[in-house]
Amino acid sequence: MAKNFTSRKEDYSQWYNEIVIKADLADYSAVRGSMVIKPYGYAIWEMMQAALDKKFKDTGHVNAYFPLFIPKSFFSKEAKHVEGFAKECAVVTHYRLKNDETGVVVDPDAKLEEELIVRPTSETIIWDTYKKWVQSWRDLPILVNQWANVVRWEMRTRLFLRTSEFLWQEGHTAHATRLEAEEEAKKMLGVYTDFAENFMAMPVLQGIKTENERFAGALETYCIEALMQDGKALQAGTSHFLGQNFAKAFDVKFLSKENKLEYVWATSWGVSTRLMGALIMTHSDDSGLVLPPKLAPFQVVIVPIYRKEEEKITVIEKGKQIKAELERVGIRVKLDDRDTQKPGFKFAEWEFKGVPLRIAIGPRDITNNTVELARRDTLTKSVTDMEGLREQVLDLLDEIQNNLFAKALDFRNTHTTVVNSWDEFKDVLENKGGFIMAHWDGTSETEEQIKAETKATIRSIPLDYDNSEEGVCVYSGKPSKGRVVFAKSY
RNA sequence: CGGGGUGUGGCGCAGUUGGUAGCGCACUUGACUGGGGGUCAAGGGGUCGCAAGUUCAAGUCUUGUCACUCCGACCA
Repeated sequence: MAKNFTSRKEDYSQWYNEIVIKADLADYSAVRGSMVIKPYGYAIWEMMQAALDKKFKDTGHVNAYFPLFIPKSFFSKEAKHVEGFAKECAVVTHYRLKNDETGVVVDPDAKLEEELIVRPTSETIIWDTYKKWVQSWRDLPILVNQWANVVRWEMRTRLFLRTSEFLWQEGHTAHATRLEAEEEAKKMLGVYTDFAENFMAMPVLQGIKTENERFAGALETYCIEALMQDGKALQAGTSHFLGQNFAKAFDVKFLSKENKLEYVWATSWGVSTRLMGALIMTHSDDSGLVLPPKLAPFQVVIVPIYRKEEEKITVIEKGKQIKAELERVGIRVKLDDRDTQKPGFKFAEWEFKGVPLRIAIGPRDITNNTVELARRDTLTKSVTDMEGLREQVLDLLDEIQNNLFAKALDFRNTHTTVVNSWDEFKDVLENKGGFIMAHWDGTSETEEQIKAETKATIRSIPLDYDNSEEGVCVYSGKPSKGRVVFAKSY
């Protein structure tokens, strides 16, 4: 058990914060609501980026980069969009400082003609650009992704889950037809789902947002929702079908094959460093971080154990051999040959940092031609023969990946409850948490009242929404065409 | 923006009715150690968030101010 570490049961929020800080993922910075992502945390983000980026490219997308600053006037072009983001924008008003008696001050003479908004998302600047790129149906589709930082001036921030500045990717696509855009939005939701489940080992529920929860400016918001260990839902990714809203706002038209002038159809989709929070809260335990092998910067850590100098030489030599052998098949290995820390310390440290597999080698192992293998997910150890180690490691990494997913899926299944009455709804929400499948009358009023009374929101209307099962709304008693997913959320 | 909490060596904290700052971890050096966060010894490091005020004397009292954090409202 980790020293000086709060358990999930004691205080889930504190447990989360401590993991982030003590596992060296990130730290608070001098700037309110902004964090420093430390090398180990950034390495995990880079693993995520690499996997996602490959998926984007495999589905025909290319990367580009658009400006951080957006002219203020751009925001007023799409009414819903400005409404959604106006309250959380950082605004640049001046471009110069100067010295006076009190020190450095903003130079009042350096006021910008038009204020610049630090992007909270890039639809506006990108659609202003697409106007120049699109004339003909032959210019479509545009399938562009951007890796960037964005700023949303949130009231309350939490490491990774909600910071004022965060890293993300935002895909912005332009299409000739409605159908093609809708399919793109769904396709990218599929990409996110695949990534969440097969890389993060995090089961997600695919769905559609209700009007209340929809992205500002979208006709339809598709989302994946994950369930955290404290029973709260976390929106892990969104993909928006934007219709022609932005094309109309920025006047992006093209001549179709039929020689007709038409507005372009759009999508946008994104996931952020929030996924780091999701990853932590899905798998980690009271001994610290637990990483799925596919995203672990180090999949295997080798800890040499020795007393005398001769032992050190043989043991580290063996460690290097094993490392090289594992790396030959693409396994990411760290040989922790630091002479400044004791083995016990290293065990504890790597365990806390979530490395999936640990190999310990000491003089005993050299004699017996064995190693000690320890699994992070089950915290079990076994002594195993050096022969066939590589295959065993490969198998174990797979097994750990699968086991983490299975565990998370099992948790979600046991924390998904079908409820049929209002009392039951409140009881489950209060005492059990998790996803609640309940009938809803389809109105925003009901949704808002439920939120006001219980803090639960409709996470999504499931994509596999079963509209054959009719019933009555759990709150209003009015007719309902199917069950939707309620939960308290991050 | 409302409500709570906290600001004292790098980190976590203590500091009584005001009397000039201490503990644990970390750090440095050395020895012994080394299969789950070692032991012993000797060291280094703080104008107590900031600013005024009361006082012979302020970490401590008063006023103001700033920052961070937690719980809400808002959001990915």
